[in-house]
Amino acid sequence: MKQEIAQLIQQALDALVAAERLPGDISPTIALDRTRDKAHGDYASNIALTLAKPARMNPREIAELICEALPQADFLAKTEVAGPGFINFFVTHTSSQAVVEKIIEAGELFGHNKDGEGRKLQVEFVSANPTGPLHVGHGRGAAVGDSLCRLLAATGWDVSSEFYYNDAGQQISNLALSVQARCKGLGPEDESWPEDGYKGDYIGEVASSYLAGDRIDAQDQHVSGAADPDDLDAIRQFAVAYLRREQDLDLKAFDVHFDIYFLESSLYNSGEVDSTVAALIAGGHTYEQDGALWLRTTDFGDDKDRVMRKSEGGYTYFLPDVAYHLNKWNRGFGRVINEQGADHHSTVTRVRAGLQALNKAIPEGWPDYVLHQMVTVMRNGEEVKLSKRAGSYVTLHDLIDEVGRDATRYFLVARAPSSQITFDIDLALSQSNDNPVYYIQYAHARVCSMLRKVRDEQGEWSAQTGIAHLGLLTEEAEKTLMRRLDRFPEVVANAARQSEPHTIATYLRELSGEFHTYYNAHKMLIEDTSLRDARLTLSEAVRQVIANGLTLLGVSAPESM
RNA sequence: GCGCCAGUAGCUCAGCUGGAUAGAGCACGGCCCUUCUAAGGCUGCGGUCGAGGGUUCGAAUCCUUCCUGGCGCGCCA
Repeated sequence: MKQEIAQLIQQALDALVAAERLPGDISPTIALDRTRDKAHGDYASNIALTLAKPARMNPREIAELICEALPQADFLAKTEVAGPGFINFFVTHTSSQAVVEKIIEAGELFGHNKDGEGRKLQVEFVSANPTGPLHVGHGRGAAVGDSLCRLLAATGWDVSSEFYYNDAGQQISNLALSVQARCKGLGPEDESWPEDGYKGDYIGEVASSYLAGDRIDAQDQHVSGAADPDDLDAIRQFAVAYLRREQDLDLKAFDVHFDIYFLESSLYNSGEVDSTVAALIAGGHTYEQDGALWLRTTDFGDDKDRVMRKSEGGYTYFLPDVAYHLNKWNRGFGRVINEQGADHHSTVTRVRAGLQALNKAIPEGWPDYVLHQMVTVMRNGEEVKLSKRAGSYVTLHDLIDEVGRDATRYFLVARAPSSQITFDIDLALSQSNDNPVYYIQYAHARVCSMLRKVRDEQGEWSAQTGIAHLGLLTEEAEKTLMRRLDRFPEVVANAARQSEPHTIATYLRELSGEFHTYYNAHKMLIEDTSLRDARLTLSEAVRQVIANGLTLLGVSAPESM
């Protein structure tokens, strides 16, 4: 529709230039927008405003000319010049109803597109090290990352989700030492408790499970406890598997799935870390100083150079990071999105710099990053800081337990990742219209409830039934709904392109609000079956779009509540 | 000090990448409501878009300076 109108404008312009009523040296790009205010019609163009200067003419005058020169089109009810020189386009009623039929036909595929053209894309998210339970911040990463995967898959990309973790570094040693200390009956209050040890109660749980010789089956790890408190290596392997399994369970409860779990240690085992160092040295981007090996990241926009091999011989974290991303590139992911907490933003420049130094074929801005800001959790108007079990932060598990998966996912994905958010437990728990999750799900359930009623009364009822009668839907509230429904594909396309899943949540909130208003103002199950069927078909279209949107967010669409 | 993110109604946040009078929910005021199961519905009040300057026909949106808040500035990850 948008393209067709843009074409009409182009034809009008060509005709005007040919008739020398407009100068020939103008080369406008046609901007056509959805209107914000329905008094301005369905679409509006600012073309006359942008032409005013180059054509040295009054914008309203140009708009009038274009309006007159527009070819006839059966989908346009009228056009008008408004304000400083906007051209407003009003689509015919028949034409705006078409979206309902389209939704009924496309079903759960409505809103999907082929933007990605089947290209390979990877989303890496969560990537928590197995040193403790997942906390709210990881939850936000999981909600945003998983929703991104869903959005991108729905828009034609061949998506692979990946979880990367360090299973061998300093922090894992601290973990192993902490568990070992617990095995020997020590607690964090003891003097001989390891420096930088992990203090949460869960360390004790890992220790007793290890001593009991339990078998641990994580997604990518299978280990049995050796029960020997002196075997630090066995403890390390066991603890990693144990905590990985815990994280698996949390992610499963959150309905988040990963295609690949990638271990940092594999980069060492495969020799990729060494070959990356060798390539960087060979490329002339390194130098030795103070016994360490430095990468000249300042050549690629960093504010200072970075150590890649410490004077004691070990590598800093950032080197395997570069090797890891080279590995991603070599796997053929032309587009990679890394979803992580904003506290890691400094790695962005570093990783890209390392990649630039390695391979000029890699685009400068590769990979993409989506960085989410902090989450604070509130209960009874007060900030919740502690999780007894984890010893410091609120765990994802606590939240899912308390407010449920749907509310947790919704609240964590409903705001722009770049803004800090407050997670209000009381609001998430509330079963009233104050709670947007409830409000949206309720709209969905409401339609299901009506349809159930009709089917109970007369047996079969299909949404096809009302399509022939859509012309009866002339109420303002009905037009408002159809306008909103028509926008869904653009909202999805935009959310995927800009990596902004929260716009789906905003859209659903608006659609649901408009539906509730409609439902409250107009009887649906009425005597006049033609009008009834038309309204039910529109309602079914609303339901379908809500379901599709909620699916993109990883939130369920219940048929009754 | 440097870098990243943010600052929009009393509160929590949107704002379709530069458009027309800045939006929603909560809170607050008023009026309805006992229903197609719905813990409600309608309506009103409320804003110098952190501040100044600039670009533009047109700025919450782009540039710039400052202010405030968060995060990060290790041979930690």
